Amino acid sequence: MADNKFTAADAQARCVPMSRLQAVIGGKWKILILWYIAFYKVQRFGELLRRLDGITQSTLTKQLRELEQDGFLHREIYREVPSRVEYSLTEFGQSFIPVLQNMLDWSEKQLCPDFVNPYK
Amino acid sequence: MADNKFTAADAQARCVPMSRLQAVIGGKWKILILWYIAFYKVQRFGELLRRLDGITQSTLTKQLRELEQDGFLHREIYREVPSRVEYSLTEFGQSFIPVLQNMLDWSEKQLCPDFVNPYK
DNA sequence: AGCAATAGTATCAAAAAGGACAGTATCATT
DNA sequence: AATGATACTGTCCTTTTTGATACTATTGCT
Repeated sequence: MADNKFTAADAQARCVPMSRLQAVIGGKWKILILWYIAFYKVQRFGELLRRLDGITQSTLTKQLRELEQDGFLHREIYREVPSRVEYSLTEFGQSFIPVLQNMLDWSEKQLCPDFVNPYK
Repeated sequence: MADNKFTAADAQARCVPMSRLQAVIGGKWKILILWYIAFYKVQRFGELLRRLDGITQSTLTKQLRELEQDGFLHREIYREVPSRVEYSLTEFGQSFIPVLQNMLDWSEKQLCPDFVNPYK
């Protein structure tokens, strides 16, 4: 970007990946869910429900299904008592971790500089 | 992330910047608008309207106002005939370019590998 | 005075997203 | 046979976001 060799047609063409990305990670809780699963590697439904302050069961289910359908998450069902379901990142989902990390770093430095994270 | 020195409390604390980021760039057209302005450095209202296929005037206005309020955009009014308004990135907005670039690269490689950009 | 082009605003409607809440399935344990 | 915990599903409702459409303001030019 900037004083570059790219043409206007290039800018136009690159909209497609940009729009698709927005469509896929634009949900209200998506990047947060991905962040937790990336951090803990494996998360159960109930764990996510407790961590995501304010989300409802049905919304969490919907967001998880979408992330699963878009290829980010793997869903493993354990038929125990009580039943257990574990969510983890697929290989594709893991390829997104550096982007996630990059976004988070920017946000902490530029967007929320006054937000002090005592654990950092 | 992964086999790290971070604690669970750290993971919890970092939600705040993650949520805030989502709130700020989550709009349906936001990253696309930022991408165009980053690419062309300066864009007029009408230029964006033509590039963003399917957006309406009123929606574009709202998204631009929000990006301006969140500090990404500078809005310069030229009182000519016909009047002209130019949008450009603020310094803060420019700090977001690498993140944008990173997102786009990932999307082109991983999300839309079959999408061929002939200008690349 | 009327027209044209840009960049809006205003109002209402539609669609999408998210939430509330009740109900279901499983099955070991008591 | 009832209980309890987890992980749902289904239905309806509210809120938020986006879109459609019409209208306004500016001002040089003819």
